[in-house]
Amino acid sequence: MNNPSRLDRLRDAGYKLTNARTVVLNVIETHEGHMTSAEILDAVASRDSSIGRASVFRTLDLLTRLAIIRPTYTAGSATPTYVLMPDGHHHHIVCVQCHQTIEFEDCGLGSLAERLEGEFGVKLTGHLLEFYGICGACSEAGVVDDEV
Amino acid sequence: MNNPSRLDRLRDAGYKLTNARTVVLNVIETHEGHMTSAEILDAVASRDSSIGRASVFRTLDLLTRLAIIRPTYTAGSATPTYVLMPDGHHHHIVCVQCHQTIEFEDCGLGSLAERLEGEFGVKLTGHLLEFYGICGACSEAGVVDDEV
DNA sequence: GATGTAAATGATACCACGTCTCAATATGAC
DNA sequence: GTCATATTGAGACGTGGTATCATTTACATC
Repeated sequence: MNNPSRLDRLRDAGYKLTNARTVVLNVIETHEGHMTSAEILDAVASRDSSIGRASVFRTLDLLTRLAIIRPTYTAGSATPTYVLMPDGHHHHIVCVQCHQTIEFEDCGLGSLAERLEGEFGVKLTGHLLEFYGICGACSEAGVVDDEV
Repeated sequence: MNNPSRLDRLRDAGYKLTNARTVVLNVIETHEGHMTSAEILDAVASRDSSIGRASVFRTLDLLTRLAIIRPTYTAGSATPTYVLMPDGHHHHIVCVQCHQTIEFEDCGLGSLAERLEGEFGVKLTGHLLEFYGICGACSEAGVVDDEV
């Protein structure tokens, strides 16, 4: 459950392994799936109430910069949810009706990433792929959606 | 520039074609690339100062629900940027150092989409693909990043 | 193990994004 | 033109996230 390699990535990038960072990362690793910032704040507080809000948000930003987690929108323009990127990448399908998310693994984007690195002179470390559509339950419920 | 089909999609979905909605959509269509909510608010205000903030945010939510635009995070956990999904899909590279975005067209995800539709019984209408990495300028600037 | 230094922390004040409420208005159907 | 209803605009409000800064912690060096 507690994967030391992610802490190593922090240290290797020149960041100190502090208690706040360890707890925040552990919270996200323990909870499978998407988490809102409020859920993360609650979970961190319940493990160590001495950790301040500011440090939690700072750590979230740091983990985002290191492509360990990624903020995404599942619904409207409300708060984002943070999702762990196990090997630097994450893929899911979002139902635009009920906002259910379906995660899947295989994306076959390796060759595209290589092509883009050559084409734009960038070094890619991860990616997020989101599909939008109507899930089986919603289409069976007879919900009418717009055609593209 | 002004694509009437998107207004049709609003009406077909049962929404009224009001001035606020027309102006907001037009602002986003006119401005190529990503826009923050602040930029959208400014642009809308300069075209018609009588349009209220609430209506702008309501319209952004509505357009998101219809998969016409999509909020994404380019930087940390700050404000999202909204991006038009021309044919239901959008792809870009985000530099995790300077937050510059590079957009590209070809993604080759058609076959994956078909496979997912069969596998999960969903009907997909669009997708967003984000790559993260270090852009050429930042890596030349000697910024050290972590190895995956 | 002790010491030093810079990074990181926690507390709080602070700000802005986005939401809610509600009377007034515009839209589209008839 | 008239009507019912969705939508609006104004502003107060809540809350998520940030900036500041003195204090503390992690880690390297000795």
